[in-house]
Amino acid sequence: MLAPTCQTPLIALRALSDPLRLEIAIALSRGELCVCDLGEHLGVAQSRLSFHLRVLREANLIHSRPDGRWTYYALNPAAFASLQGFLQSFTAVDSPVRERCS
Amino acid sequence: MLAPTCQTPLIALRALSDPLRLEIAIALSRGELCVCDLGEHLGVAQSRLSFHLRVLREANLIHSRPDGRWTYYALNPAAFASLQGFLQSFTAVDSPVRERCS
DNA sequence: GAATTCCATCAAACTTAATTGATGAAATCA
DNA sequence: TGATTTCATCAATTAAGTTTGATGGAATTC
Repeated sequence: MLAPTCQTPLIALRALSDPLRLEIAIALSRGELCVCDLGEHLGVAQSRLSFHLRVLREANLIHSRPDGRWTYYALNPAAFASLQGFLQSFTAVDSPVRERCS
Repeated sequence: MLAPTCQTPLIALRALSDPLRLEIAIALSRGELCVCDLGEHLGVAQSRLSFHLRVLREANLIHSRPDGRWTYYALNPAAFASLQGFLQSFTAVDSPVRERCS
């Protein structure tokens, strides 16, 4: 079984492993957007978008900010930095993954 | 549709988004291993292991080196570094993802 | 050369994820 | 108040990914 320490990066990797979700993240990397803007920009059905936003939200990669009628979404930079650090441990000889996931 | 520039990181993310494949990568981060060692270490059926090694191999995250009776697998550090750089562009304000995936 | 080990591949069964269309809550506007 | 917009959620369908057991090739050992 995968070590508990690696569950968080795994969830993040899963969330980003879908093409639409990656596109959503790329769109949000330019700045905060409301669902309606994302839907228009990506040209997908609203329910489909809502589903994928939820997956990204549950992976803590994005967060939502309801504002009246609209809901704005933005990246969680810390989560991306954390995942980046996780991947770094695969290449850095002085900090192998076994120290993170043992 | 996702930009061609982002296809490679997407494939890598997909490959790492499975718990067993992530465990394989973690095991290989300690150094080269043959399939038999991986199988014993992870306690999984050989055909299952072979399938997931193939996915990682096709994502270029690992490479195989047949040596007589055994086949040795090792990480491709460059691929991990590349994915890490991709993720970095989500947090770095001076190099947004749009410059990579536009 | 016969038996064994290592490993990839294949098809079938199984499991999980994604899409669709419908429904409803909450906020806004006329 | 009634109509509209925004968005989340649900159930049903469809699609995709995973596991299993079997088969076979290639190298090794007896």
